[in-house]
Amino acid sequence: MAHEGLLASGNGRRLDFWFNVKAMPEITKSYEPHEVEKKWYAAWQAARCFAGKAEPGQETYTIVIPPPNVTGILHMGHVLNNTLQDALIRRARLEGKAACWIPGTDHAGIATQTMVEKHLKKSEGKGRRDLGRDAFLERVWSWREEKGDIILKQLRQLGCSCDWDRTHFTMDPGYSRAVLTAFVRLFNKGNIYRGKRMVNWCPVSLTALSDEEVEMRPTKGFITKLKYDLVQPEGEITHLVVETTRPETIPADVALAVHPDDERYKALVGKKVWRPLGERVALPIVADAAVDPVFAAGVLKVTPAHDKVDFEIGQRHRLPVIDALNPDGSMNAEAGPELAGLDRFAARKKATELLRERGSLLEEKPYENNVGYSQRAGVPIEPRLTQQWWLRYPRVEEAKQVVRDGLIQFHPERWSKVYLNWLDNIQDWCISRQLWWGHRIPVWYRKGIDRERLSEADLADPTKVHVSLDGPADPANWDQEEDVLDTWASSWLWPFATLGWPDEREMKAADYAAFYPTTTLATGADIIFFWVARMIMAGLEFTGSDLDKPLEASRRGHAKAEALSPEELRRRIPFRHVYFNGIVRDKQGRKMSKTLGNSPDPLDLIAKYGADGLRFGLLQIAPLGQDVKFDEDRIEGGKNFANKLWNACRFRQMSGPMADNRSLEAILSRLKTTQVDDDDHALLSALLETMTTVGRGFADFEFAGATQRLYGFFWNDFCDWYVEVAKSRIQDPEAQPHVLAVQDLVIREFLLMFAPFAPFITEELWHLLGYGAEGLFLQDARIQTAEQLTAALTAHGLAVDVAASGRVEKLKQFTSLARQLKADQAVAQKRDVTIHVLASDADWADLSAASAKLVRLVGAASLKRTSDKPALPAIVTPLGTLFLDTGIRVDAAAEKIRLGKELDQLRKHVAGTEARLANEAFVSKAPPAVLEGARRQLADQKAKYAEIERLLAAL
RNA sequence: GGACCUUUAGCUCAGUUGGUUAGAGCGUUUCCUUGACAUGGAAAAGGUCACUGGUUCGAGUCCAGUAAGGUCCA
Repeated sequence: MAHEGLLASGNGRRLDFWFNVKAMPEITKSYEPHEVEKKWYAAWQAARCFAGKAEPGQETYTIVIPPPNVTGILHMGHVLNNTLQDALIRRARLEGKAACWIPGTDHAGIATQTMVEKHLKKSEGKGRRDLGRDAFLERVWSWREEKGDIILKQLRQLGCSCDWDRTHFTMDPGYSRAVLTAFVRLFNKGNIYRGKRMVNWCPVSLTALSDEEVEMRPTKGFITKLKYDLVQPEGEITHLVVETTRPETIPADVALAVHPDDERYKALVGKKVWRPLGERVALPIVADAAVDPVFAAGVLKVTPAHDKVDFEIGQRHRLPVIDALNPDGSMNAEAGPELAGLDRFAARKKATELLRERGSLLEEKPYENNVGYSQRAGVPIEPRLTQQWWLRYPRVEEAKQVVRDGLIQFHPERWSKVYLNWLDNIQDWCISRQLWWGHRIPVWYRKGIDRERLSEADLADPTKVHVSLDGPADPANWDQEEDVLDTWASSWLWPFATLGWPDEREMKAADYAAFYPTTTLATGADIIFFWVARMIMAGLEFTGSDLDKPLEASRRGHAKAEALSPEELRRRIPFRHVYFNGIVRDKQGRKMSKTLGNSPDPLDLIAKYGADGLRFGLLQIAPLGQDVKFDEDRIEGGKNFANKLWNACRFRQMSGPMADNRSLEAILSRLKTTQVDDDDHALLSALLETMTTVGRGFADFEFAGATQRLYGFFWNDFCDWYVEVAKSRIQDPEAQPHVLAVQDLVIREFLLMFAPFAPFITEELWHLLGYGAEGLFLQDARIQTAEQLTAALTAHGLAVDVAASGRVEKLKQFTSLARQLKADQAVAQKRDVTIHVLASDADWADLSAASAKLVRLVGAASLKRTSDKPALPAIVTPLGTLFLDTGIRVDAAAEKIRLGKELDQLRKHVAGTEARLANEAFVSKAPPAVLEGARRQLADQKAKYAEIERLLAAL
């Protein structure tokens, strides 16, 4: 190509792509999205349109993407979430802000490891342990290399304008360093500790889980009622009755517990019972307030190794702990020879049988209770006593404060209550995972040390435990911790780690100073605890003036955090707004899921309806904070709207010569004040109102309102009315340039408003209609506020007359009623009818002025004034009584029925309004404007009533 | 058990601070291929705004309660 090479433009963009898009044929008959989408996305990228770059002093708008799982593929939830973000970021660009949307992916520890393991099993029949840690991790990395970018590529197809040069991955070297830095800092501050505690154990993934990863589900099972015989009968009492849903854990029982105030059992506390299963051992009866005396018989079997409450009771009474389960959920030797080796569910059945055989079982009945499931693996978790790393959350109070005080705003606001409630009841976070894929915890143990017995003092002793980013200088003497960190313990740093934190040079390169705090976070409320709350705490902990402090500020100690000033809080919050988008559900209201197969593939939808159609259609049905019931018809509606826009622009192109559209100023100077009519005023009023509504929609995150207004304005106000009435004006050589200028203005402003929702078609039309000077994109234009446009119009001598809308509205009604009458007379398609109007001078003046438009719109040969009541089908309009001459004899009987019906309806309305006005209380208390309105309404109704009566009489 | 959300036309949803005869899209019925668009145009039918009570001159809108469905926490 002759034009190869770099052509500098004002902002230094590559322009060599331009020659491919410049010479366009005339607009085609229908909009074909695919080529357009491909072309413009490539052009935007070549020109680096999405680069987040802030000029000094420029207002910024930053969004960090909720990083999808690196193994993920695009689903409808992503489409909604990312379309919202793209709309926000594109709007910000049009408002002249330095917009920066940072993309990336999450390594998603459990999900990814499980996926690769499954794949390995299937293709090679091997488990991860067959390969060993290093070899397995290599496999995961190569999986990531191969598939990790799929979802990001899919986002491009959707039109997302992320700054791809800023793409991050939570396992990238820089990001990993951030994660480890956070760990080391919190460790040094004393927020991180190691402890043997009850955790939620997933027997499938073989790792601990945080409380948030456990989902409570009502589960149907059985409850077994059984007896524990007293070692020495106490009077008539020979045994205690216990009910349990987990008989397989009886061999791990170490006591029975009763409530201390329970009179039934007071005498028994301190006595012993025989364990009915497993080794025959005498178990003590203890009194503990944690026992619910109302549940069953008020006796609890205490199994410290397999229940959190039981564990605590055991601690209080210094009871031993017997663990009868293997990590994978099967029973071990402690369970006794009958149960050992069985899976926990098989063991449960077997245990019941054994109890029955031995006469200990009193009853077995169906029972439903809440069971904790591993969110990821979908199996019941086991409470399990293990050594784990725990985090005492930092900055909890400040995290509440910033939301309570509105420094961070939630949309919809009600989620702040959920957030605050969680923070009020916050529990320490189990951050270690027994996985391989993740950030390995930067802790090294001196070789030979007994890890099970490390005390808090040992953790602070650098000769025993080493904690640092780079590890000990003498690695041969140390063993690194095997566990990795919870995935969320890396993604909670996302808003600032993606801006280079904690590396000063990286931060400078990423322009942290300009882009942090970020502006808006768009996400689902389902991860409010997992992610949103934790990001807020992390931001408050790690950013702001703490950036200046050296990393290894102190050796481990319990440093008391100083209070943060309001300015400091403002510097540290990770975002100012959190927009919670709804969940996309299917038509029946079910969550979309792979297993149900009710989730359409977004790429199929893009192929069918175009990216713009998908985006616009989806946002139209996504009200603030409400779940979205997906309806493919709406997406089709989005496509149809794109086609409507396309054709309106096509018609503009066909209507007359294109003039200078390259700037707002150029278009405004083509308006002719002498040619401005009511339709212009009404259209411009509607445009200004739309600009206000759309602007407010963005500010309030009310996208459904904005998209609906755009739809209504363009389709109804512009296409159905203005373009139609303008068809006659365009024939007039005097008026034509003006009318086309109005259209050019409205289309321009519409494209700017619509572009954030439908970036592709708007860009294409922007160029086809010559709005962009060569080398510039739509995003290089600045969107106007309604006030700015009003001022600009006024400066060109066009003061928009809002009252014109009322006059146009009457003409619309006249037209509609005329069509209605024609349809009623079965001559809807005839265009040679004559319309006679009995009208006042004023009304006739309006009608005759619009005569050319009206006959065209109605489909009539002519519009004439009459002074009597011809015996013709008639209808009362706001501009007089309209008579339709079809040239056919009038069916007087049918007319009488038709008018009679209308009269009946009208009579009801008149009666209603009269009753209202007859109400003394209404007249005395209603505001004058309302009263006046009611009076005028009554007068209109009565006049119309009288007119119809006269028409009837004339028949 | 606690908190929150939803309930408006056959379907999916709007309805701003209470104020004329409650709107849109899809679907349905009828008519129209008149040179932007049949992915379109015109017209029509279709709603006791979940229920009960209250506040008010006036309630889809505010308050209380009930019912159904849903979500989160325990």
